[in-house]
Amino acid sequence: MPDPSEDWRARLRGQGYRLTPQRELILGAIEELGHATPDEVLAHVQARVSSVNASTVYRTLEVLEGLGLVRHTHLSDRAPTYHSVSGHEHFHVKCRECGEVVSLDVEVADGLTRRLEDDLGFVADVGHLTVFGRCRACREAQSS
Amino acid sequence: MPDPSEDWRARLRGQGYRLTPQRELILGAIEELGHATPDEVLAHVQARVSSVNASTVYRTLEVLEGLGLVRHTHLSDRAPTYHSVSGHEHFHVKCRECGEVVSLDVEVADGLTRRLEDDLGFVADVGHLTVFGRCRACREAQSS
DNA sequence: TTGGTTGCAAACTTTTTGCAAGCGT
DNA sequence: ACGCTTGCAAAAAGTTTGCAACCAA
Repeated sequence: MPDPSEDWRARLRGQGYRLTPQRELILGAIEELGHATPDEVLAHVQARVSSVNASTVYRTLEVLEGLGLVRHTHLSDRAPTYHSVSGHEHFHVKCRECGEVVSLDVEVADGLTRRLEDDLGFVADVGHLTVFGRCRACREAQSS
Repeated sequence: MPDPSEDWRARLRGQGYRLTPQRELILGAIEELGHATPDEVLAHVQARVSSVNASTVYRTLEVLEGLGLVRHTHLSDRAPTYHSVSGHEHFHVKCRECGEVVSLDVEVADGLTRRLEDDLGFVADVGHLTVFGRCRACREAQSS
């Protein structure tokens, strides 16, 4: 069986891309941070290698997402949030009040997924989804 | 029964806000356009009244959304898209390939909504949701 | 008259782009 | 060597803010 940590390097090159220190650092940052905006990725990378540039982060995240190594969703109205895909595919649920973010297995959205496919023939990209709302704790806090 | 077109003006004033031509024009633009970014709203309004400013559009959309007269979602990675709430509450489904956007009644998402509430006690704001994916037409076009 | 609103201009945040130098293969 | 990548700087895109004049109530 192939070493998963080697696999992506091979795929990168297989697509005609080159393996550079920047790309390793940026992918590593996403993996270490869990969820991070391009800005946060840049800061994390620059903490070790200060010469890395912001435009490289944007260009690299695009490449990594194209390879399916990372994904992004929108946890705020501002910058997108990138996250690793090495774990199980998941989507997000975020409370507007306390800001808490929960990651859920895509199967939790099966009800919606199936309905969209049955009714419209539409195949949803659940991994990109973020559902906003109010969490239990915040609702109970208000009702008291 | 109250005239719905008068209702919002009353509510606006009820909250201490003032009824201005700009606010009427901007709400009207959203209603006429269906879905529109702040930029598109500005262009639509300026076609009639060229003096209206972009910052007024941003400030007004915020007020109108606070009153529940309009809502916004993210149909692109760029500017938010505003839409009227005068019709039924709905969410969006967008095909990444052809760009088509379909509005669906929030009940279509009941499967997900219920699951989030039952499992997490989380009440989803379905009206803010946009689900990305691939529509039937684009999938069939590729499979041939 | 009062104070919420607006237009304007400048500042800001986030992302994109052109380009020459640099480096992976 | 070839040409994909990077850093840099400038531009672009979208939004926010301070402020004096303005106007709805």
